[in-house]
Amino acid sequence: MRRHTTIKDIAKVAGVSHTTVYRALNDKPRISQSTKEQIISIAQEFNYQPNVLAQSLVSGRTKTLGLVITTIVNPFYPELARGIEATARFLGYSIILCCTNFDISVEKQYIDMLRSRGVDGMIFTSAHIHDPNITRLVEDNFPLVLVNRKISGDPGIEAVDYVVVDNVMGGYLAVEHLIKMGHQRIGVISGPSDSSVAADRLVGVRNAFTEYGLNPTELLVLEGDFLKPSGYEAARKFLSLRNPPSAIFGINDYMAMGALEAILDSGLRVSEDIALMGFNDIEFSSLRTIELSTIGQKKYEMGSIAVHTLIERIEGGDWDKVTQITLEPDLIIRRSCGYHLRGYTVPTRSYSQI
Amino acid sequence: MRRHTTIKDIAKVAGVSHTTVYRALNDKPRISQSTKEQIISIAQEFNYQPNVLAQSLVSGRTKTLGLVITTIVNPFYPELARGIEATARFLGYSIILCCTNFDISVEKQYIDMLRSRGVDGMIFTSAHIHDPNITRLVEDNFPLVLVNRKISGDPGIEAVDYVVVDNVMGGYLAVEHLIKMGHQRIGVISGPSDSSVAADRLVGVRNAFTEYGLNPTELLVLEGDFLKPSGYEAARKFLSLRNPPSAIFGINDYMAMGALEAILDSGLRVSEDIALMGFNDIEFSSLRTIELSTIGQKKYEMGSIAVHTLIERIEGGDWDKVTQITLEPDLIIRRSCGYHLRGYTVPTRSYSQI
DNA sequence: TGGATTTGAGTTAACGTTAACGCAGGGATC
DNA sequence: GATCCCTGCGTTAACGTTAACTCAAATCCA
Repeated sequence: MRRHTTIKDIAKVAGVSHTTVYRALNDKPRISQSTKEQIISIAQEFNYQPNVLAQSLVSGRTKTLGLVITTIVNPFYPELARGIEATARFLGYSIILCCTNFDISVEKQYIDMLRSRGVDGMIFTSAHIHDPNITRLVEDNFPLVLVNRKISGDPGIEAVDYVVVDNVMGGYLAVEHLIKMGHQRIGVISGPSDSSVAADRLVGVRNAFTEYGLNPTELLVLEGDFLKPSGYEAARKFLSLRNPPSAIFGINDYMAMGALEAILDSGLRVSEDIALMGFNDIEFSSLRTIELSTIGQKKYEMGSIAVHTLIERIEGGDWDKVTQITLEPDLIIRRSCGYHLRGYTVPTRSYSQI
Repeated sequence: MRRHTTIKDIAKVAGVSHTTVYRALNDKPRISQSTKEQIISIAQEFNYQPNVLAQSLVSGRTKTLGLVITTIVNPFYPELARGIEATARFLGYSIILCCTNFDISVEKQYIDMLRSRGVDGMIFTSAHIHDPNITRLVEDNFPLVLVNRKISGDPGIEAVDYVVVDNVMGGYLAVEHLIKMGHQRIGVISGPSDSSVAADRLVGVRNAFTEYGLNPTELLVLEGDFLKPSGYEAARKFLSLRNPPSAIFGINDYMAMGALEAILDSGLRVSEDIALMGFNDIEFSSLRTIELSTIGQKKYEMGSIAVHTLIERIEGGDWDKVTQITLEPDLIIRRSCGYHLRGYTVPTRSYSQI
């Protein structure tokens, strides 16, 4: 089954050479209108579809991109992937999905696979700052774009394309809001120490503390892994302190959800007893029963820009052009930080805006 | 950049023919141990990776599968995709992600693309019962597996492999629970009429009504589209009736989340004023602030089984073997249906089980 | 009307891998 | 010592498309 009809099959039927068929089907010159029409009608009859593999072998291009993420269960990624997938499709590219599960050897395995398959470029999302796999790709001048992460340390690595949100500003905005809501002792659930996202957001956190003249010892930091259970664990630890923080900032919403669970499990109320802040504005943060204050970023656009950037590098030919884009984060105020308790009404959004 | 070293490059360096290199690198006989070792060491030095495109052109196999879903933002799909992606990787296959956005012409476009790329098989998830695109694939004997959907109507279509949860039973269990909680007037937020998932779940709903001797006119059904906003809209309509239902069954959790919003927006309390039931047990349904009763299904396993089934068909050679697997759903009781209000304690699960 | 150009094809090779086949030399067999 | 087979390679073609090159016939222009 399923042996596709080829250009040569059509050639045989039409009684011409395969090159003539090629010319007919690809609008090339040097063919008469009549044979062209005849060949096209035969091709339609046989429902001819060109074999992309063979095309790729000749052209050296596969019109395929690798999307390397940690795990699709972190709701941030599906929202990002939407923009990536839709834009890639629009531009005629396919996406191969690769989930590393935070395992750098799986990442290596995936990169080898993607290179073997001849993908034209790769999209990497947040993980380690120093990533030998990526360093290697950069050395080889392989087209790639980083989304929501930066890397550093290795020579030449500064010239890598990326699209990020301003995480420093995001961290700053988040904690500034907490401070304005009256919190001076803040527990931060951060990410792994080798994550650029976590590092940047923490810098913003510290900036806010400094700027508002607060005591740095009132800043508590625990490391999570960006997943919900680690948010739960960290919040549990914060709450079991003799002097627990009055606010918790989960460096992403997913961990903040875990923290939310922990807070409720401890018999406390969010916003009345303890403020909670997240980062990313995943869809569920806006639910009425959650109302998590957070830092919003344009995930769909981020994905879309990343794909445009990557394809520009692949097709554009301008080898030296470096595209590094930093988007602005938004402070999104919901009830979890007690804004409404202070007599203000939380700016509600209509459902259609969600 | 990035012109891979080929078998011929290595042959030139080693001073042998490319066939000899091939034999060395693929553990073929008819080669001496010494030349073999020499060639392998050269290959390692040059970091040789075989060109999968060329291999595929010869073998007719790409070790690639297409995953066709409606939209990755419905949280059901990431949870399913996890199992698919992990299993595919384990078995040496790659996944091309295709989101149709419920548009059958986009689906067609994607199918053509996948066939052009020579994918070895496709995985389709829930959409229409009658899908000409799929009928066509079945006619062509193209390896495919349906996840969480059935199709019918067209000859030969009964022999398609699928993996589903028993949606009839799931619908039954959901409504049976509502009935046991004392609800006799139930609003169902269903899916599009051409969705097999929605149809089956509705059958289960009706079965439960009949079996418990309830009046069918007390069963209200509105059509949603499986997405959250449509759940909101439908619930709004239910609540604005002169005689609103005392329970709402969202045929998937995502729409139930929308219904939850609508209920709260109407100033009502879930479980005290109106019961709410979902289907799928997406991760967020278990959050303490949501506690949505729902029908659970093993999504990861479903994805994993689907991939195994598909690859068995591709590689197994047993062309006539039809694999149709129906998994059992679980009733998951949480607070949204008022179980706890009746003096029972809701069976809580420890955090690690979530 | 004869030479130059254009038109409408066909032939051939290339992309990188796989695989069928060929072939010389050497050891075993009778 | 002739036959046979095995070992260790090389040669060649194939997968389906693209593209450079060739070439005869038709057309054009002076």
